[in-house]
Amino acid sequence: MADGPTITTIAERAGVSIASVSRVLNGLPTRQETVRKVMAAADELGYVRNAVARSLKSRRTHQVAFAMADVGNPAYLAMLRQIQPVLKAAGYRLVLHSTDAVAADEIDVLHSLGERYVDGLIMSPLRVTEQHLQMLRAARAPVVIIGSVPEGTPVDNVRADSRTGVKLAVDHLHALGRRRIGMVNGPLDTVPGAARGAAYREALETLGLPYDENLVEIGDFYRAEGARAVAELLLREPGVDALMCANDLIALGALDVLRAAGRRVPEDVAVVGMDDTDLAAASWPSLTSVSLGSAERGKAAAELLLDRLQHGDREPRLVTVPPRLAVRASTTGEEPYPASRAAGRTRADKREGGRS
Amino acid sequence: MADGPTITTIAERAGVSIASVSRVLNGLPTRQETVRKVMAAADELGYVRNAVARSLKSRRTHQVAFAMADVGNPAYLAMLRQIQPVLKAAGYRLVLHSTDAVAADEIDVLHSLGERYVDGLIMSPLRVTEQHLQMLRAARAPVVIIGSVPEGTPVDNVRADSRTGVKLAVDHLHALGRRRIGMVNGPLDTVPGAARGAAYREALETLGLPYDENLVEIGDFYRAEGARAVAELLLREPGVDALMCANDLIALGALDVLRAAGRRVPEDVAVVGMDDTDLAAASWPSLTSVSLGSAERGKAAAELLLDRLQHGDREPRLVTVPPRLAVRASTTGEEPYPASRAAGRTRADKREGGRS
DNA sequence: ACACCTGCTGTAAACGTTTACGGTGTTTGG
DNA sequence: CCAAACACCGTAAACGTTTACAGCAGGTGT
Repeated sequence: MADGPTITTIAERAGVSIASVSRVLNGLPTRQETVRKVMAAADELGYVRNAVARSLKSRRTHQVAFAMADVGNPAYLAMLRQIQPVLKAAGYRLVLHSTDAVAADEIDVLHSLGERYVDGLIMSPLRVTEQHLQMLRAARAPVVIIGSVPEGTPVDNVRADSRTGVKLAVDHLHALGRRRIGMVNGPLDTVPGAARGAAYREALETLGLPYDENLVEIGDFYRAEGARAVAELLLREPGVDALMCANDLIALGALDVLRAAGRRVPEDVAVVGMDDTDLAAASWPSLTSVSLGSAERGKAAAELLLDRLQHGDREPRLVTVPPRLAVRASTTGEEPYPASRAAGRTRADKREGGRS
Repeated sequence: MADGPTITTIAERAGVSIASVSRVLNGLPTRQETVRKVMAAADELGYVRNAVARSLKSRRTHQVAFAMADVGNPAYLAMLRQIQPVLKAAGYRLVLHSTDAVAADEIDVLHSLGERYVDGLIMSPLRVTEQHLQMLRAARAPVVIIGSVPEGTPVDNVRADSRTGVKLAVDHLHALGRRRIGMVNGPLDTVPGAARGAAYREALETLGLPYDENLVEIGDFYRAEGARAVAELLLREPGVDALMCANDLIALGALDVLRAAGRRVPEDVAVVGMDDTDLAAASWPSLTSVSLGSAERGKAAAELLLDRLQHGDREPRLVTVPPRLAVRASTTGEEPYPASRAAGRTRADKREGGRS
């Protein structure tokens, strides 16, 4: 692990100045003979350019950060899967931050933008405080927010439409004849929690169904929390015939509890999840889930950031990704893998998985 | 996005030299009065230290890279989930690389170590060529390899024991009375593919079962490829009563095809996967799977790297993580979520999921 | 009163690049 | 044959830090 060669080493060996070495390495016009000598010296020495020194001078690091609430959540991972290749193709490295949904950590990430070790940031905050907004306005590098941010905040913004998403799900349940539709939500002080709760209420209203507090249970966005919440809901309202869950993990928890309680899914209780993660398609029974386009949102965010890195001062843009309902067995009882599909290999199939 | 303040700006405003500013910011002994002035100036200016300049001088970037074959694979994500917090706690940022299992990309990552934008690297290569080894010997920063690497390679190494893992699974199937145990493997020129294939053969031998080529099908480590492979295997060997799959994705593909073909799992055909990913516990029916300790391996790798970053020249270490069989419905037919567990919230439960 | 130490601070060099500028040596045109 | 134009190259400054070293003021011991 001896100290590697620098352009100075090369310059000496090739008998030219460091300026010439730099020019050759950057492909600037230079005499053939010089190019040859420099290249030869660089090859012999096994030279690799020092990215740190280069960044200091050029004020570009070719790194971009992605801050997610939790590396463990499949919805964020779906974003990551799209963001990574887009950035890689453009020559950027990806720095990962996991904020564990702690506001202080998110602020910290925003603050660390000032350290200039990245050229830009994609962030998906769970809660958006006044301090967040303040730091966003003062940010020293381009930021793209995945999630909702107030009108006028000077950042690119990619949103899901969970309002329509919840409506799709509730309408679906209603169409199946369900009338006692419960909701299992995450904390109401989170952006998604608040939006999904309000959307549920609204969807019921549109259908002319009464809003019943007893049918709503608040927990957290985890599987075990979902299970706990559903257990309580069942105790309080045994008549519930459908559950709208605020994400897939909660829904999986719901399935656990319903099975343990001897309730059949979907005959007795239909269940809908949200985010349409890998887990939904793989679960038992397979889970009907509202896709909020995690993958598309990730891709859009990466593209917005790249665009902004290239054309600096552009109007901030807002991209909204439409939701889609993935209907599976937990509401209809029908298994979604017919023989024809299972045996054939499609592009979409391939994207579902990976190597090991 | 105006140019931020530097220590020079602070020095001017505080009426001291840049050296003093640096000393104060780094907590080196300084007169109280000076400390006060510098801190005040830094606060007023909203100073944030430039990480790039700092790295250039100190030759430390406080970044570590993790190169995985594919961001889409849950087994690697399980590693990522462990690596991230360990590094974060030690003050390191994580740079992600996805090599798409292309050897050239892996070499590229190794090469780019010379750019010195990271202090170390954790890598999990699918194939290990002579060129890999050569670059590992010449690496300009500490490397930890997750996967097998020849004796004597000067890097820390974390291994799974897939040999024992496969044996656990085959023994389990044998104990359940299965005698026509097939194997669906990935490419034999990959490290895991080769190891798992050999282990399968060996396990059969130990049990006194004949090795039958017709019971083995090679595909790739994807769900759709697994489905295709199993479809062919079923056609050729309708009598197969168990399938040992080289990873969970293949096993999920197997479940798809078996269901479509009207074979009951596990009554007609028992299925075992490998890696014990989230998908295994969530699948339908839930999947018995050999855990190769992805999480533990990730954690061990991160810890080895940190240790190496602190005590530079240490003997290379080898950590082997033992396998474990997670028995679920795809072999025994018994559902693994009793009511008592589903309703309670444990630390382990919480780790399974995340926020959304 | 002098040498000496102590505590603090400033000057300057260094990390490895990129790049503006000016200085060569050669070519071109009159 | 000389001036101007040109192609190429080297010198040096800059990016924002850290840190070795020297200098300076004030206090201590003799």
